[in-house]
Amino acid sequence: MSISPKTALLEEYALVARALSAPARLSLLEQLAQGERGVEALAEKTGLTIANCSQHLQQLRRAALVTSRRDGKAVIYRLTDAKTLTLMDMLRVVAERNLAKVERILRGLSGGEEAPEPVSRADLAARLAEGSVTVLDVRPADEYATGHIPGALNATLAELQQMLPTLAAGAEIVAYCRGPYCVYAHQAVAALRRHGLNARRLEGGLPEWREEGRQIARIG
Amino acid sequence: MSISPKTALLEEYALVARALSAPARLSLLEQLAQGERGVEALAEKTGLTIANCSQHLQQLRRAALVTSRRDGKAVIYRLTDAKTLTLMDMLRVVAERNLAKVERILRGLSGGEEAPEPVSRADLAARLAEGSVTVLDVRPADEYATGHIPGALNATLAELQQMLPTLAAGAEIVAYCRGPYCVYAHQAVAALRRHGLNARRLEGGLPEWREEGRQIARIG
DNA sequence: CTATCATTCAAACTATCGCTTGAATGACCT
DNA sequence: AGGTCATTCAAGCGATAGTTTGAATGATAG
Repeated sequence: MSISPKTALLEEYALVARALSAPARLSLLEQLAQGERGVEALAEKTGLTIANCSQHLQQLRRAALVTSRRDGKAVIYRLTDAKTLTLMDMLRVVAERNLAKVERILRGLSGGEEAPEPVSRADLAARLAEGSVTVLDVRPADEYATGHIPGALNATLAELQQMLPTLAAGAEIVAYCRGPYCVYAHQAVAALRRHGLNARRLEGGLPEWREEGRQIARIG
Repeated sequence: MSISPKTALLEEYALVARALSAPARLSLLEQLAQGERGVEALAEKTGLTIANCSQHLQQLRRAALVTSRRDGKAVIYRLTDAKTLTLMDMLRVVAERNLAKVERILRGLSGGEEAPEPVSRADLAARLAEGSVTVLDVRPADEYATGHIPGALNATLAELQQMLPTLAAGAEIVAYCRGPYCVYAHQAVAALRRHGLNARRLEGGLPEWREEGRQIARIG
């Protein structure tokens, strides 16, 4: 007794949605958007145990959202398709539009104040070309090292506090982090604005920037 | 003990994904994309029992993908936001790209033959203006009655067989149905092409057409 | 060939899902 | 008010998900 093609299709689509239906897996995908990673690195970044991380990765693989290859003893995972980022971003857009709770959390991140509109990537590229902007990469140093927007300063939220006095009051600052799911840039912008600085968030994060074929700088 | 804002956000996004993770709910959303509906109508269209349908609708409501209002004794559901259609379409795109099984099912629908590229909605609009195309609405008559592309003929797959002789061999035919998840248009195009007719699918379906602000015809 | 190390598997537990059945709610109609 | 009808709730079932623990796999290094 075979099921109808229609149901079969819906089941496949549902399979992909199910893969996105656990916070742990969204977190893994966000990490993988930065670049390929081994299981151990992913487990550490996401705070999962190794075994649990491995199982989540295998669910992502069942939905074909990630693929893996062996490198020595390690298994390296990566996103199958960059379109997955678009899908995850749509997920965020729909959640933000519909769920009041998301609005509330985001407002909390900005310290209750109204956050300014984010800067588009095209805008930032233009301003970078004229050198009229300071770019801030608010990710951990190891992720910065793997690749960042050319000219960007790196500072975690903690380091940012010490850095505040060195930032000119008038200059425009644009902060970015891992991508639309990442809260670092929100928090950094809130901190900077509390100190009277002219800071805004970049729309998206490094994966989106890279995906558009824009320039990336590396350390070493 | 409060969880981090980051985890809180991911949980909200995961909640939306979970809402999309059951075939029954995808089917309900596809129906609701056609227009608002009561519980009974939705249950019948999707083949669910009333109670089961009601429960799925409440899960969709928890994720804020649908809202409801009372109309007499009936409760009418509708999509909260048209962006949900984009999200569902991205789900399909990612599934089609990554899952070989989806490819196989779609190929099966086309009778194993290569299906031609779908016609874009802008293209169809242009051809409609010059009258150089026959448009076929392959949905049940009641959905056609609620709204369809101006000038479109209505025929279910069964009725299509009888209609074949009346279609000119040279004319271009464009078939559409409920949207990207709907298989009727695929099947109709396959049937028409087996009879040597020049048929293609419209990209998307009526909801997408309506969403772009294009003209809709109604019966009565 | 053996030891080592990263990853995966297996088993166990609790929690939740999807579906069914039958009762409860709540608004309309006479 | 009482009856009627659409919808929702509640309870129960088997199946599956998420997590932890500990053992098994499989490739590399000596």
